[in-house]
Order: sequence, then C-alpha cells, then structure tokens
Amino acid sequence: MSNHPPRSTIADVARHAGVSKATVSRFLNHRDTLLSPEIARRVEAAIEALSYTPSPMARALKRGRSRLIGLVVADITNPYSVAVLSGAEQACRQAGYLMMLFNLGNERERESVGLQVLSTYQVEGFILNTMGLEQGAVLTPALRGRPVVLVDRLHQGLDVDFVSLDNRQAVDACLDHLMAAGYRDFLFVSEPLGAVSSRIERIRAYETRLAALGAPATGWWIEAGAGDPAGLARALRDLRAGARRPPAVIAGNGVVTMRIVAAVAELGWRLGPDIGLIGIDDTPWAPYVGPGISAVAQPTDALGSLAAQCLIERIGGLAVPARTIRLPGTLMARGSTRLEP
Amino acid sequence: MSNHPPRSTIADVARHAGVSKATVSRFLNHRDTLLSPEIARRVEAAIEALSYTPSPMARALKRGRSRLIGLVVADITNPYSVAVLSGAEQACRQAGYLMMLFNLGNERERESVGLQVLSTYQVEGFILNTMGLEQGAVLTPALRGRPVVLVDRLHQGLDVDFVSLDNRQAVDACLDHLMAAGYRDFLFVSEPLGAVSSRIERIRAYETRLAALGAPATGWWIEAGAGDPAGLARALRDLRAGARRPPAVIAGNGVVTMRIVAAVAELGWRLGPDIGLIGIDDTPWAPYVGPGISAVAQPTDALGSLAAQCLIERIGGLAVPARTIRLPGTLMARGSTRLEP
DNA sequence: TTGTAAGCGTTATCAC
DNA sequence: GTGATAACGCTTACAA
Repeated sequence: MSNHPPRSTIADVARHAGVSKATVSRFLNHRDTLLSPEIARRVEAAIEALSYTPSPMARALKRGRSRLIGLVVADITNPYSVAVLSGAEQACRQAGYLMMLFNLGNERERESVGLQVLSTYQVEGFILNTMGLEQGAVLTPALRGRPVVLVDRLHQGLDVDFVSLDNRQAVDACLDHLMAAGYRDFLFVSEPLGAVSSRIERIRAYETRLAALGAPATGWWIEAGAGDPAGLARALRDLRAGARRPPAVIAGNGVVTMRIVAAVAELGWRLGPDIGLIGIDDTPWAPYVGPGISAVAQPTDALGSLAAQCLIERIGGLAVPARTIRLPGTLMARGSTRLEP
Repeated sequence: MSNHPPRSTIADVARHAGVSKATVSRFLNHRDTLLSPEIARRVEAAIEALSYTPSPMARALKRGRSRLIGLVVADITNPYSVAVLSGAEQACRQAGYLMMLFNLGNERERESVGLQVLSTYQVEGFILNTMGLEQGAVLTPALRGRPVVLVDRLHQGLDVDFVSLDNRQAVDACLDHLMAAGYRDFLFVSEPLGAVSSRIERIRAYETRLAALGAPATGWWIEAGAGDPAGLARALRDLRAGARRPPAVIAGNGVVTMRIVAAVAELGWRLGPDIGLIGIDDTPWAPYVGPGISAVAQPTDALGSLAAQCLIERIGGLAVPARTIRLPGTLMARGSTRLEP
C-alpha cells in the first residue's frame, strides 16, 4: 500500500518558482498577457520539475467549465451507438475534452436522470442518442442551458443541432436497388416506431418513394419487436404468398436485419432467389451471411465526429440557429438482392 | 439563450432552512450522528424545495473522492470490449459511480496518458482493458495509488485484481469438441501475440492440450494480423493439403474468426465438411454465417460487472492480496464443426 | 508586470 | 446539537 506523494498543486509550483499562485495561473491561462520572460521561464521550469498538471476539478469549480462532454446512449450494446460513440470520442479527445458516458441500458425513463447526473459533473455539453421518448420540455431543465446535439434521433420540442443519416436517400437507395434487381413487391420491417424519429422518417421515406414508383410496385410495412419472431416469419410467408414473384424486404436497421435473417433461415428460404433482403446499417459479418447481405452503410464515424464538432462549436459560443446535418449512406450490393442464384 | 437559474448550493439550502451550512452537510453525510429531528426535517424540506443536489466537483475537491471510475479500453470498436464495458457500466451505476471513458483507439502508447488524464479527474479507480504493452512499472506512477482491475489482459509487474475468461477451459472445450466431431488436424490462429496475455495463454493452453491428446492429433499455430489476408488463405491451404482428412481451425478471438470466414469464402470451401472452424467469442451473427459458426461464448457481462465489483470493493478499502477470477466460456456447437454436410 | 485576497461548493475541526 | 471557520486547488478582480 505504498502511499503516493500528493499531486503537486499550483501553490507548490508557485513556491518552487518563487512567485505567487496568481502568476502561475496567469502563465497557464493567459500566456499572451504581459509576463516577463524571466518569470515565465522560472514558472515553466517549476511546472516541469514538479510535473504539475492543473486539477480540472478545481478549475471546474471555479470557472464552471470542466472540459467534459456528456454522452447519453440508449443502449451501449447496439453497435450503431458504439460506432457513433467511437467517432465522437475521437473528436472530443482531439479537442481536449473527455467523454463521460451514461448508458440508459434501454430504460428510457432514465434519460432525464442521466442528464441530471451529468450536469452535476459540470459537463459542458451533451451528445444524445436516446429513444427520443421524453419530450424536449421535460429534458430542458436538466440541460441547464448547456448545448446539446442529437444524433440519429430527434426530440420533440428540442430545437438543437441534429446529425443523422439522410434517411430519404438511404431508403431510396434501397428501393431503387431492389427495383433494378428486379424485385417488385416490398415489405419494410422496422423496430417498433415509438417516438423514434429515425424509424418514422424511414417509413415515411419508404411510403413516399413507393408512391412515386407507381403501379408496378407494391409495398407494406410492419413493426417487428424482439418479442415475436414467429410473427415476423408469418409476415414473410404472407408476403411471399401474395406476391407474383419473389418479394424483397427492407430492414430498418441492423438489429432488424438480424431478425429477418433468422426468420428466413427458419423458413428454409434462400436469400436472393426466394426473398430479397437489404438493410440499413452494414456490419462486418454481412458479406458472409448466406450469399452476403446487401446493405446501406451509415457513415457512423463521420456522424459521431460531426456531432462532437457541432457541440464543441456551440460550447465555444457559436450562436447560429439549430443546424441539421444529413450524411448519405453508401450502398453495398451483395447476394441477398440477386434474384438469380 | 434562456439563462438558467444557477443550481442551488448548500448555502442556499442552509439559508432556506434557517441553519448553517455545516448542519446541512451533516444531514447529508452523517445522518447517523446527533441531529435533532426538527432540524433534520427542516433541512430535508429545504433540500426538497430547492431540489438541491450536492456538487460532486466540490466534493471531489474537498474529499478527494469523486464517485468516478475510469475505464481505459484498447479499442472501443471491438465488440468484446464493449460487451465488457456494458457489464461494468451497469455495475458501476448501481453502486452510484459514473464511468469516465478513455479510448486508446489502438494507440498503445496513449495508455499512460489516459491514466494520467483520468487521475487528474480524481477517478477513484481504474478498469483496464488494454494491450498490456506498457509494463506495470511505467503505469504505476500514473495510477497514483488508486486501485485497478485488469480485464482479459495482464500487465507485467502490475499485481492487481484480474478478471478474465478461463482460457484453458475455453481452449480445451474447443479441442475436445473438435476431436469429438472427428477432426484430428488442427491450426490455432491468433492475432499477433505481442504482449497480450490472453493471446499467449490461449496458445499455451492449445499446445498443452494438444500434447495431452497425443499421437492421433496434430497441430500448429500461427499469428495472423489484419495486414495479410492472402497469407492466412495460404496457411489454410497448406493445412488442408497436409492433412489426411478435413482439418479444423480454432480462432483465437472474434476478429480472427471473421478473417477465417473471409478466407474460407475466398477459397470456396464449405465450413464443416471441408474445414472445421470454431472460435473463441460468440457473436449474434454466428448462427447465420454458412452452416453456423461454432464458438465458445464469453460471459462478457459477468466479466464486466465482476471487474466493477472488485474495483468497488477495493475502493471501499478491501485489502486482500490480488485476486484472479476466471469465468468459464460456454460452447455453442454449430454447423462449422460438423464433418457431415 | 506581479502579488494579495476573495470565492467557487464542499467537508471537517473546532468551539459554543 | 449546532454554528463559525478554515481548508481543498484553482481563477480573477483589484492593488501595488
């Protein structure tokens, strides 16, 4: 249990350099202001000698700023969230911020608690990737006026920067690809819509595009939760039964893609010839499942780092109206959307 | 830009309740000590009325404790790390700790920087899941005497609690399963060993078990990095060429499993009949890749939460010798280890 | 150009 | 039992 020497404080540095604490502080924070080179040198040497690092805690207490960014995620277990997190974390680090993580573990009600806790630690801003369940109004007080950026999911009544996939483009890419591949009958499968804006947007985009396609194409959509795999299989069977030729399914996200793959395996169908499948969200496994699963890959890293950048700009005081950034997905065509075996 | 009312402080509460700050503080921290019920009630009411929450920053400054736990991960992008992180985060939360995340992004040299930064924020302890590259000696000063628990990977000269998969059991399970399935010629594929203890342990376990198996079984092992997919394919071809019957591959972790799957796809072989495959680390996709990929699943959640629990005990002052916790993996037998198609 | 001193929100050590 | 008061490590008026 070796007792470590306490970290050196600004007072130690001051003493070592034979100056006052104020001078050291000045050296640290306002190197630009007048400061005799001689003294500066001494302070610098002292800092070096004592390997002094300012305490962010004390700083935060005094200035109200903490160099901390709070990240609230619906479910850290979701690879999409992690991918975004990873991009954001990198950007934060580069800007000298540290990330404080609060995972909701899919307990939606914990969202305002999360914000509260994080504000209590004086985080300077929030990146939110949650269910969007709680209205902006209930969240706002917990935010305590700190800037926020939303990723992938909007909150009603929270008029802040928003970074997300261009859902229209992504869904259009799916449908156009399927049409080009020869499919004509479609089913869009989404996780339960709830209040999750991205899910809703994707359904809307699907309906819109379908309508534009006109007569030759037919399409429905369903919600499929984790609870009812049999229901999903049934829906697929109905779909195929009602179609003139092999139909195609669009999966609203990576989780749904998995469920559909499972259901299709269960049914003993071949992906591609028996039923087309394309999903939003690409995964490392996609190329190796069956004939390869077609997908629209999200630029997750870019989404995360843009979110962080937006937030950091806001923290820096940028005062423009709320921005919306939409990034396009990129189509990865694989065997699951080839009619010919 | 609505300016929010500043959060209420202990002074506000004291004023509101007509008592001194000290009394409020006592109510908060030593409710057990003498405290007239009447006053207690007033303080409680005031806290409620002002919806006061103590500032962890100020507390940390004063007491040196912060209710923060620092997590350093080699690569947040690795699903294994995330799974562990998720378990740990949950346990921390339940114990009233918040998680501060530092991602190395696979830049090994940043490890001591990470510790430094986190200690600067007064984290009360560390959970480390890093490359184990830096020796304990160089890390120790950055730890500043705070407790640490290592997950999955040991550090030379860091004699602390350690939580990990029972690598021997896991590797034995792989080999025994393969033997039972009729395979006799083996190849263990690992990521580059470096100083990563888990990789080394698994190789050792493999060699040991192989030796115990004796004459009928033959086996080699190789390191395969991300850089040389062709090399991996070549190794597989050699393996199969040199074997009397279909050989089997054991993948040292999930990443390697992916690479092998890719290589086998490239070669146009059927998993199972042409070449057996079992990997350490299970993934949601494994059942749907080819005939299903056999795997030994790690109890990641348990690993994470145990790590957190150990750490929290240490923070609480527990002073027993360094503990090692080994959790068994569980075999998931699937088509990739069935010789008959 | 530098130093003194007050204060950020707590907790702990005294007195009373 | 409760209340001043002095830290904790830092920043920032205000003096000098």
